[in-house]
Amino acid sequence: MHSSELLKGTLQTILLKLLKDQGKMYGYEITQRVKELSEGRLALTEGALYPTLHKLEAEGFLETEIVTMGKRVRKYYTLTAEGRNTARDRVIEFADFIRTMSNVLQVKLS
Amino acid sequence: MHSSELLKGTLQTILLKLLKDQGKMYGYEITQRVKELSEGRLALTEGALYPTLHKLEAEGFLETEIVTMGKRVRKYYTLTAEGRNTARDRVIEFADFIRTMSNVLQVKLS
DNA sequence: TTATATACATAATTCACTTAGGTAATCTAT
DNA sequence: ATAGATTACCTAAGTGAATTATGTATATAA
Repeated sequence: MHSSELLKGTLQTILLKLLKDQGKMYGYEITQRVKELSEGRLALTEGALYPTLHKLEAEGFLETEIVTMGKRVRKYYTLTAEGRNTARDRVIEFADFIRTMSNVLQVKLS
Repeated sequence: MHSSELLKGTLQTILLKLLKDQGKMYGYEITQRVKELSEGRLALTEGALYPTLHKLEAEGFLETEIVTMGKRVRKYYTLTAEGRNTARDRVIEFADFIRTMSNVLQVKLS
């Protein structure tokens, strides 16, 4: 498991990019997808995930749709047009950051 | 200039790795070196730098030596043996983190 | 039937950082 | 000469994104 200190600041980027690729996801599904893609190395805590989703929605990057399966409730999130642009920008910003860190640490990363 | 949110958690790694490469540095010198290596994209704030240096020293990763040039005072930092090991570990940890993020975001980074 | 997994949520706390402030010596341009 | 920029250290108050802890409820597998 990765030091969560490094993870800080990357959560919004992860959420936006996953939704951009998948189109439509609900919270719990996101936690599972991250676990899968990271091969168990990243675990999103719910206490971070849900408030961040609500914040991205409040900022106009996400839209929600409640889907009821029997008595089970799922809240699906999709990107707005603005959200799609932000997703693209955040991934570019992260890649830039890695390039800079690579220079500062003077190591080849990935 | 990079979003400082992403920088969080990387400060200790930067300091340890710079000291490992340079052998001996003082605080202000570190700020300048980071600015140089990052081509102006990262700026360490003193409010973050000095407390972090003090913390790393308190944890036994750094040793200090006060050097007086006339009336000017410089505080040089060097890595302890433990600090050298930690520097190596932190860089590896960061590289691992980047690999994981690359998988999660499904992009090639750097 | 009990534990595990699914599925949402929020409140209290933590802590690395930013912002803002302070002191003092040295250099540079007018 | 001296004003402003740079060098060089430091700490305290505040911020905010995370963790930790807790709560509710349904569905499923042992």
